[in-house]
Amino acid sequence: MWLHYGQPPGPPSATLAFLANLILSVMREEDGVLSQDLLQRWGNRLQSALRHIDPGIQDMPSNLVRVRWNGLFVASMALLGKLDDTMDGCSVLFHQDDPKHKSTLRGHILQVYTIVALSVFHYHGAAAVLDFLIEHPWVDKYFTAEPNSPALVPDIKRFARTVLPLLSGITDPVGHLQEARTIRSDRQLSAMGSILIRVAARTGRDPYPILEFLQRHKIFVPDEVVFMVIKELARANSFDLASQLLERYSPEVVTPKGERRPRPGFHATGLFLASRRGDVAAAEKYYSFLSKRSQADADDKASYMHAYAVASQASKAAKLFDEFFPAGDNPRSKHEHPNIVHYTTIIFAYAQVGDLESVNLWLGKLSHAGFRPDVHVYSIILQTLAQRGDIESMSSVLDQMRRSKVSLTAVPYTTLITILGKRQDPHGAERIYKRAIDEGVVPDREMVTSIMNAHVESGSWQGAIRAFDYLMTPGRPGAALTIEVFNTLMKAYVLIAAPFRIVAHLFRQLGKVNLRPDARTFALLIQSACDSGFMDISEDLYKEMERLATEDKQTSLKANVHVLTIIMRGYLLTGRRLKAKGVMDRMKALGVEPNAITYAHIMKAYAEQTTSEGAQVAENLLRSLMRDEKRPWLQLERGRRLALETVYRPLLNAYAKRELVYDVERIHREMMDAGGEPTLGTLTALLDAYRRTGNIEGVRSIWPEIRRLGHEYTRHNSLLTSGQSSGPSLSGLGIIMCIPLSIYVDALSVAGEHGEVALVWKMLKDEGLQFDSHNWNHLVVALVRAGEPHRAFDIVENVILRYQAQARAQYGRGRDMHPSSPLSLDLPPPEEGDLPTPRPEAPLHNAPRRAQLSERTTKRMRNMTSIEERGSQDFAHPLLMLQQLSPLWNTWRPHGATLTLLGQVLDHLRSGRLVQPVRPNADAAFEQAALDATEMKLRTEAAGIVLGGIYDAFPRTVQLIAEYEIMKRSSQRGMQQDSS
DNA sequence: TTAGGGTTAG
Repeated sequence: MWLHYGQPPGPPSATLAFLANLILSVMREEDGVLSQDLLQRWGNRLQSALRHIDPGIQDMPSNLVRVRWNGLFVASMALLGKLDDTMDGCSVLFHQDDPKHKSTLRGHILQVYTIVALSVFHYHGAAAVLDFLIEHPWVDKYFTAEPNSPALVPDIKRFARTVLPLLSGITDPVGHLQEARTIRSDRQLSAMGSILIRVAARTGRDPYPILEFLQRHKIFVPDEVVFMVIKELARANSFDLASQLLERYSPEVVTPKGERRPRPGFHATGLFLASRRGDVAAAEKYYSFLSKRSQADADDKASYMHAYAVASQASKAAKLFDEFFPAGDNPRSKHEHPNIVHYTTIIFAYAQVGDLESVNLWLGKLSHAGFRPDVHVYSIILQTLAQRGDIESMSSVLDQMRRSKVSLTAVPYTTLITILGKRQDPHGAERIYKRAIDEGVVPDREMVTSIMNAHVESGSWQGAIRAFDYLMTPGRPGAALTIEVFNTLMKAYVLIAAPFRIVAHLFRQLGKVNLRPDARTFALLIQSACDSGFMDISEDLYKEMERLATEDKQTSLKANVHVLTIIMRGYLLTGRRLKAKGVMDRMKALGVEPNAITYAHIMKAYAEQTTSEGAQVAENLLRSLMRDEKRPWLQLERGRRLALETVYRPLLNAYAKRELVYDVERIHREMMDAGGEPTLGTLTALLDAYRRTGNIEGVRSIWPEIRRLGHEYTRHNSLLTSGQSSGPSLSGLGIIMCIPLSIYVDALSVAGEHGEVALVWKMLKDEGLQFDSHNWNHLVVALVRAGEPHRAFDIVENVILRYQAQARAQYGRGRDMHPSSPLSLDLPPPEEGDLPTPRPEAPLHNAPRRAQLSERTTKRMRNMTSIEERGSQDFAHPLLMLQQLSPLWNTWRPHGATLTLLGQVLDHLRSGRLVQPVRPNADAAFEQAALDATEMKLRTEAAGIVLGGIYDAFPRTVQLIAEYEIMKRSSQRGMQQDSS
């Protein structure tokens, strides 16, 4: 008995085959954790097993048995780590590895190569595996399946699948090639480069820099490898670069005999590229070329349909499917059967246009054809539902995936992270990421970028910087500085209202890191120029973008609705309506369709005018939009319901601000009649209108609706994060719930409903709502109105100022430039004591406010010329500086109005009067009813005690009030001097 | 487990 794993089966040839398979399966099982001990053990076992087989076997006439025996002997040496012997052995084996030989024999040799590669990797690392491959040039040909040996295909694939991932350990392939250039021949460099390109493509890294290096040094790269790079670029949406590469090739080659032939792979690659960019005309051209020569295979058919899917022509894609695969087709005609990808493509096509009914229909067809929906299919469906904001259905799809044991990959997880980011729940997004990692998903760049974006969206700059630093750390899964990562960082700068100078400086660094700006980069830069009021600069930038798009053929820089909307809004904000109108004309001329957001900005500009004419213009525009039968502006990515809200809200908000309750109600009703639904935003406008007009009944009627929507919102977030609906918790709730709470508290306390304020506050606190700085400031005011000055001061001293100290401490916290995880969840929590976690700083999704802040930050930073230069290779450094300099960083502070009121309270107490609660139908907090002398005396004493208590317990707040008053007085004096 | 799905701008 020489093996624990059973008796050797029968004749030598079968025994040898058994051994090869056994060792491979052991090595694969041990996947990645091969121990030296295990390799040695199996090397020895294999040698003793080989000795047990007839020693004379090497002289046997049967080539097959002899080669098998020799091959396994080489494998045993590899297992024992004898590198030189192994390499010599491989060179001998090479002579048997000939296309003339039977595929069983060559399959066996491939198995030996696989064992050798795994062993070499273990003993000597990734670079040694690459050396093995290029020093035995016959081996690397197996990275392409030879069409003339179909029986060998499974072995070839297994070989490539096992060996290529080993090489991903070479983290800097271009550097590796650069070094190899001194010792390797061009032939070897060519092989090396081709293999490294394959590895990059397979592991999702950008293969282009490798190709670029090889071409720069005039090293031959086979067409097939270049075409692979083109496909990878197309997959990564780098269409311009992909086209440029393909354009260097002629569609034909000339054979040695002088015949002209189509260049193999050229048309299929062109088709793939055209399909990805949704260029149906080009796809049609390539496809018909292939089809006429009967060279259109299953992949080409899928590509061709994909073109129509991307172009949002779902029914055309489905029509092609029916043409390619007619129903009732003879099941035995092998080529004409659709595979799961063909079905998936049609499902994707209908998902693109939001046609869920057809998605379901084709899902049925897919199942009927005997396929089971896999993770790709589910991902497409999840993405569609995410776009429509249908969280309930997303949750049931996730359940269904769990039930059918389809495990999630980075792709559906990224969809979940993205939607939570957009819902301003970075904590939820991080929890999903963590769950993915726990389930063994390897994160990629898209997934981490999505985490970074979740932080940027909600103004959690520290979190954004941490994710960015992770992406900038070589060797971390997904780490790379690509244009999306750069854009996400740039968005942080725009949202924090960085001075244009800083954003422009960042933009100028792009070239240094070999990145090209895309339309989004320009949109952000132009946005920053607009925020800073530099409209002439933004026009220049727009012209530059257009020039690059036309002269430089960078089609990704074509003007679009985003950038034009940004410029138009820039003009509207500075009151240049004629210029704004000019931008609309430009859109029309370019055939760019304005969407709901474009129109919302126009309506906002008019509705906010103080005259009623302005509102009338806005109403007329709204009505004409709704009258339009086709309503092209309704096609917003985020779904129809949101588009309706977008165009109705400017009027709702403007009317609420002007206290026109009737008009707010009317517009709200019109929105509902048009098929819209009340949202937290629209209900908040109603609530505000009622508050401003002292309509407490109205306030009371709306509040429960707001609470219901708030709960639904967080329930949805928790459906996505935990997979099940947990109890009421508002912890994931964004700023959206904080605003109505402030309004509600204000309205209640003005109406003298102090008990109700306390009740609501406690209830929301218990439900886990993260109060923002405004909420606390409002609470202070409400406590004064409730006749509770001591408690009001307590909130400032022990909540607001403590949060302030905490925030400052956090900014001072050291930055980990190379975090091992992108998550802030993995950081130790800040010292909080008994304070609940506050909301991060208010995000700046509000352009006028941003413009204001950008002006102030610019002034503050006037004397700090070094902020950009100091960290020229560290793109996040200025952001770190800004979050401390920006007026935003001081979110946690008592507001001016709060300090003024508390100052009045102190004066009031000093004058011997108590702070009386506001009572219903009374309007002064400090009213003093007529009292007899004794009562007066008692009250004066009581006021003194309260005052003393406040001085004793809240010295910092008292001090702050004094400073604030001095500052106010001196600034008033300054203003008087200015005016005199 | 080749393919097909996601990431960044108003």
